[in-house]
Amino acid sequence: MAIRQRAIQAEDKEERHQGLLDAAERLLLRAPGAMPSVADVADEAGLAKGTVYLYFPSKEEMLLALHERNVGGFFQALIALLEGKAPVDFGRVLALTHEHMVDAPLFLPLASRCFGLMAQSIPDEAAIAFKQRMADRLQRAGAGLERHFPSIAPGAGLVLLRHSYALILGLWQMAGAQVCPLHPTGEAPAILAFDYPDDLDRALLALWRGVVGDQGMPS
Amino acid sequence: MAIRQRAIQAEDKEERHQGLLDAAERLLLRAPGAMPSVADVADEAGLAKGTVYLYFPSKEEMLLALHERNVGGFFQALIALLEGKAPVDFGRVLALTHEHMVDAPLFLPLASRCFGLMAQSIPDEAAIAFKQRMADRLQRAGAGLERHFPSIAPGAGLVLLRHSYALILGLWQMAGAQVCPLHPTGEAPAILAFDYPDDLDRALLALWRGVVGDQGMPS
Amino acid sequence: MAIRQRAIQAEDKEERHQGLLDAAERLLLRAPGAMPSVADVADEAGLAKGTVYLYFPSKEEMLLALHERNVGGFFQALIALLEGKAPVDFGRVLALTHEHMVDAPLFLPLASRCFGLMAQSIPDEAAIAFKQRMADRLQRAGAGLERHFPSIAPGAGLVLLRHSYALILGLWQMAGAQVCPLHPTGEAPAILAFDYPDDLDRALLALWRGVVGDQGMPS
Amino acid sequence: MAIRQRAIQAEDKEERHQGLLDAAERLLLRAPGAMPSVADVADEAGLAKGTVYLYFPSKEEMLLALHERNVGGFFQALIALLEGKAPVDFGRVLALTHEHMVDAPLFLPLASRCFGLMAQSIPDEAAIAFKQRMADRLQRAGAGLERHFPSIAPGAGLVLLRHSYALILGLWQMAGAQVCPLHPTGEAPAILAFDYPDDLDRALLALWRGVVGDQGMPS
DNA sequence: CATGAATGAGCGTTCATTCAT
DNA sequence: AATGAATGAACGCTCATTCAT
Repeated sequence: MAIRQRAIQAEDKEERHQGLLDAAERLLLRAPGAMPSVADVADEAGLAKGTVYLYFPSKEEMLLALHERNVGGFFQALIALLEGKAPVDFGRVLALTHEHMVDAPLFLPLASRCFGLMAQSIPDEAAIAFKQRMADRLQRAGAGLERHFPSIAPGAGLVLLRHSYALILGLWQMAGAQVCPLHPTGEAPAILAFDYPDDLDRALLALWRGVVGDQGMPS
Repeated sequence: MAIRQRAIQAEDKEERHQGLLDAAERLLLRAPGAMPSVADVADEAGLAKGTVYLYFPSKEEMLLALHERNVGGFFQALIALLEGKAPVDFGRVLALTHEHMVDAPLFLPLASRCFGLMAQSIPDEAAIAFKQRMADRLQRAGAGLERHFPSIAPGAGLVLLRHSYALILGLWQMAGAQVCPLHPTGEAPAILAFDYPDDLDRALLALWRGVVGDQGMPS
Repeated sequence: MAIRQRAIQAEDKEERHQGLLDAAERLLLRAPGAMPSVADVADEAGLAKGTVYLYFPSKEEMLLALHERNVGGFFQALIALLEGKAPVDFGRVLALTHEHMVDAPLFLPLASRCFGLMAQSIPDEAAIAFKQRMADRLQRAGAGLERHFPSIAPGAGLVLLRHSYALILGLWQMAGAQVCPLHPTGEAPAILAFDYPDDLDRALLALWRGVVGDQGMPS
Repeated sequence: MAIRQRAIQAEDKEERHQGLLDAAERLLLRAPGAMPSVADVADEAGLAKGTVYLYFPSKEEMLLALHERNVGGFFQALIALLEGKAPVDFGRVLALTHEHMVDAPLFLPLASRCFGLMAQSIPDEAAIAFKQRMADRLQRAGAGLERHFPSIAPGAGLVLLRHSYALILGLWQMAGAQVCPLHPTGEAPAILAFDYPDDLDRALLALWRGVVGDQGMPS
C-alpha cells in the first residue's frame, strides 16, 4: 500500500538512490557504532524494504556507495584546490581535511567500516570498479600536490596522500577506543587520553615535514 | 564424547586458555575479515561450545585477550630493546615492529577489530583494566625512546609511538583493501597497489624524520 | 520453501495470528507442563520461526494473547448472561464456568503460566494494558453479579469472582499434580485422588454459600 | 581442592542434605521469581556442583524436598494443634496458616512451582512416594478438623483443607501478578489491586462459613 | 566422598534477502 | 516499479548433568 510515485525517469531513480544514501547517513549519524539494518534504512527513506534492493544489490554496496559519495566530495574539493591557481600550503590542505573528514562525523566511521567490507562482502567486480575511481582521483590529487610542493619527488605526492590518510584513519580508531560511551564515569588512564583533532594535526605535520621539508609548512 | 584430558592443574588450564586463543588465531588467519563464531573457535580447539565459557566470560573478551597476547609480545620485546644497554636506532625499532606486527599476520586485523570492540562490547571494568596495562607499557616504551633519541622532546616519545601505531594500522587497512583474497584474479588498478611492508617503512621513516630529525635515522 | 499463501489482507493476517495461537494451543494441550518453544509453534503452524515475530513481539506476548483469547471468550459469555434479562442462579454461572474454563483443557494451564509471566517477561506497558482490559471485564461481571444476587454487598461481586477464580485455579493445580500423564500406571494414593470438576463444584458452592447465603443456590 | 570434611556418618549426610536445602531456600528468598541454578545452590552451600548430585537425583527433586520440608513444618504444627486438647476455632487455624504459609515468603512460590514439577520432571516413583506422605498428613489433619468442628460431615474435613489450600495458592498467584517488581511506576488498574493477606482471610472465612456454618467462626 | 571441567542440546531473537502480489 | 510477508541460517549464551580425577 501507499506505493509512492514510481521512479520511471532516470533522474527520479537517481533521486531515490540519493534518498537512500541520505537515509543511511542519517541513521549512521544517529548511531555511529552500529551498522543500520536494511529495514531501518528503508523506513528512514520512506520506502519498503524490498525497494532498497532495486537500487543496491546488497546492503554492503549501499554503504560503499555512501562512502564513495563522501570521499568524492573530499577529492572534488581537494582537486579543485590543487588544480586552482591560488598558492597552496600545508595549512590549506589541513583545513580541507578537517572540513571533509575530521569534522564530518560520518566520514571516518564509514571509511573504517568500508575497508573491512571490501575484503569480504563486496563482489570483486564492484570492488575493482570502486578502486579504479579512487585511483584516478588519487592520481590527480597526487600530481597536484607535487606541483605545489616541488620538494616532493615525482610519484611521492600520491604516497604522501596515502600515508596521510592512513594516519587520519588509524589515529581516529585509537581515539574512538578512548570513549566508553554509555558509562563515561569509568576513567581511562590519563596517559592514553589525547585530543583527536589536535593530535592528528601534530602527526600530519610531522609526517609532511619529514617528506616535504619546511617549504609551505607553518613555522 | 571425546573428553580430552581434563585441565585440573593451573598449568593445564593455562594450556587450554592458550589453546583457545590459538584456535581463534587460526580462524582469524583463515578469514581475517570475519569474527569467528564461538562455535567455530570451540570446534577448532577441539572443545565443546560451552567449554569456551569456562575460560572466557564472552567472545569479545576472548578476542581482546588474544589481542593483548599479541600486543604484550611486541611491547616486551620493544621495552627490552629500549631498556637494554645496546645503542638503538630507527632500524632496530623498525625491525622489531616488522617482526611482531607487520609480519605476524594476525596482529593488525585483530587490533583493528579490537578498537571497535572496546567501545561496545567489553564491560567497562575489563576495558579500563586493559587500557591501564596498555598505558603502562606505552609509557615505559615512550620513556625509553626519549632516552635513546635525545632530540625527542619530553613526552613526545609516547606521542610518536601513538602516531606510528596509527600509521601502521591505517596503512594496513588500506593495504588489506587491495587484496581480494578469495578471487585474486581480479586485478586492482596498479596505481593503488603498494607493497605494505615497504610502503610502511617509507611512511614511518618520514614520520620519524619529522619528529627526531636525522639522528639515528638511516641515511 | 513451502511459502504459504501470503497474508496481505488484514483478514488474512488475522487468520495467521489466530493460526499461531491455535498452534500454540495444540502444543500446550499435548504437553501442558512445558512452554512450547518458538520453533515448535512455528513448525506446528506450518510457518518459519522468523514469521512468528511478524505477528508477536515475543514468545511471552504470544502466550499472553492466547490466554486473553480464552479469557475473553469466558467473560463475553458471562457478561452476556449477567446483563441479559433471564434470571440467573448459581447453576447457570457454574455451567458457564465449566464450559469455558474447566472443560476447556487449555484455559487453566495457560492461566497459571501467565500469572508467572506477567511479573517477569511482559513489558510493563503491555502488562498494564492487559490488566486494564481484564479489570474492565471483571468490573462489569462483578456488577452484573450483584444485580442478580442482591445479598451480595456492593463491591463484593468482584471479590467473589476473584475468589472463585483463585479456587478454580488453585484446585486445578492440585488436581494436575495427581496425574502422571506419561506413565499413568503409577497409582497415586486414593485418599489424595479427587475428581476435579466435581470437587470444584463443591468448593465453589461452599464459597458462594458463605457469601450470598442460600438465595439462588441449589438446595 | 578444599575438599570439605567428608560426610561419612549418616548424620553428617543429613547435615549436608539440610545444608543444601537451606542454600536453595536462601537463594529462592533472594530471587523468588527464578529457579536457582544448581551451580548457585552448590555455591551457596559451599559445595561443588557435582556434590549436589550425591544428595539429590535431580534439581527438581531437590526443590521438591525443600517444599516437603516446608509442608511438613506446617502439618506438624497443624496436627499438633488439632490433636491437642485445647479447643480450636477458625481463628487458630487461620493464624497457623499465616505463620507457615502466608507470611513465610517461600512457601507459596515454591508450592506453586512444585505442582508444575510433579506433572513433568519428577519420576513417577518419587512423585507417588511424596504424595503418599502428603496423603497421610492430610488425612490426620482432616480427621482432627472434623473432631473440632462437628458440623463438618465425615470426610469433609479433608476436602475443606484441600479447598482452603487451593484458595491460598490460587489467590497468591493472582496477587503476584499485581506487582511489576522492576518498574513499580507502572500503575496497574486500581480495581485489580487487593491486599493478599486480607483478601485471603475474607475468602477463607467465606469458604469455611459455607462448610461449617457459624460454629467456631468469628462473629 | 568430593570435585569441577567438560559437555552439547536448547533457547529466543535478528535480519539480509527473496519473491508473490 | 514497489511492496512487505516470509524465510531460515546464524548468533551468543545457559545450565542440568556426567564423570575422570
